[in-house]
Amino acid sequence: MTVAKDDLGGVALWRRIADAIRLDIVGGKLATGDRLPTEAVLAERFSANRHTVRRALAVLSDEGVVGAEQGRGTFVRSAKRLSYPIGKRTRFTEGLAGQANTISSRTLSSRLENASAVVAKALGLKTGSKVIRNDSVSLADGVPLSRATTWLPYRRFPDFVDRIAQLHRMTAVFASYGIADYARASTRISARHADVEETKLLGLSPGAILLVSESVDVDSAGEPISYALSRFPAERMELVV
Amino acid sequence: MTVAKDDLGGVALWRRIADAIRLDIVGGKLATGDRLPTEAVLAERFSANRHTVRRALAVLSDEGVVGAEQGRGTFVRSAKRLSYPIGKRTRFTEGLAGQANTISSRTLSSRLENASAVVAKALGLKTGSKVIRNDSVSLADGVPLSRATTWLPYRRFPDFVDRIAQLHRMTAVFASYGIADYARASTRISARHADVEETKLLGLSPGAILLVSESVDVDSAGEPISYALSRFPAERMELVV
DNA sequence: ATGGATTTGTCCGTATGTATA
DNA sequence: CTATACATACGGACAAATCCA
Repeated sequence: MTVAKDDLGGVALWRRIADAIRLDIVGGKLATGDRLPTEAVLAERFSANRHTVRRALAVLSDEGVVGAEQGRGTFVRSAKRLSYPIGKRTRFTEGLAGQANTISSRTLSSRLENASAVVAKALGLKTGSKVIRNDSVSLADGVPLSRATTWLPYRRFPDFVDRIAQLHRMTAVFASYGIADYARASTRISARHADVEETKLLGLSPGAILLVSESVDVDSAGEPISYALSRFPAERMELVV
Repeated sequence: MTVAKDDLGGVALWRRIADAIRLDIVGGKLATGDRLPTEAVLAERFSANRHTVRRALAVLSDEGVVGAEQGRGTFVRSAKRLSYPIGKRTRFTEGLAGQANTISSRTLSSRLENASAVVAKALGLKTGSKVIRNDSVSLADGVPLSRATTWLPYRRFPDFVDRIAQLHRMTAVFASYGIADYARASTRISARHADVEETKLLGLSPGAILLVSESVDVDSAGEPISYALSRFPAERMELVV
């Protein structure tokens, strides 16, 4: 089967318009309090019907990004996006400190499993080795900011499950094992659409875009201590190198 | 107006499925030659109809990522994605050397304009200062890899337009101005859907996801020499820090 | 070589979402 | 609000190709 030439790409026009307007807002082209162009002007700009533009604005209104006021226009309500710094010494909580009042992390599950080829390679283990798999969601001021899955070598962190339940933060668990300092060995960044589970956990509308970071942390001796797959909603976060 | 609760998100299911399968392939979970799960199994996994899965596979088949064979199954045809390294010394052409046979860059337009607030801030200039704006598309082995817009201070690079027309590569133009070495001061990474123009220039289907990099390069004295907004198709590239 | 199971390919129809006018 | 056209998604039925006992 061949896809038709006039394929619209599977992304609805109202969503592309909503994404474009949101980008202008979080990207700084429109500031909080600014009035958006009229629906008629936006319709002209995007070569779309006014109803289609209204659908896009309704979504942004539901998100709290804009607010429409009858007779006056549509205004920018909030225009902020958090920045997550990535470098040699990358710490999730520290990196976001100052950008939000409260950062919290909730462990969804923490269990033992056998390393897949990808995980084993990242941690320098043999495929099938025992590894801890820790699934978590992080929130800033109550808004979900990331969905992360972290794998650690079981051999080195045998009772990780108990310790994360007590200490909550990864840095604290490492410290409890005598790892005072650790460094980011590599970070690979890609992007894709959210799946159903991520959509629910992160409170997104299906089809939202995620920034995906694949990272390996090593101790001071250069030994891999964790491999993490972190997913950030692109509409709420940006990564700063 | 409020968006219905059963909102499908504006991104077609077949596209989300195609993106998920493509990610498994380029991400290494499936190697070239591997057989994909049967359409029935995939339908079960994604809670979708077999026809919807077939639509997703048709897209991947058109892309050349997979190939279906009646009675046998669907197989991975090609499983490669380019990696673009980002660090202190980031050079576009050098970074991709070895991953493709030919890297080329085509300037779409190169002209003088007045700096917007964002551009001025990045380059340490006053809003409205004269800046060069250079729009280009880069290709690896004939496949579009990036769409970049670069701004440079006019004061320092008065005849940039002529030089880029001759030298083609940014590093070469800098060298011609006596800048032997330069460094990456900051990189901010986000993601969004491609717009109509990017879709055409990069040869993507509308709705494709772009990785967006916003970067500032400085000379050895720490003076900003360029501000670039680069857009990479997420399905062809990943960024490595 | 044959039959049956598996898997992709094609056809029908129906309901709902998207976009315009 | 209506009406229209097309895309999306589902469901079922059956044909065609492949594989294996």
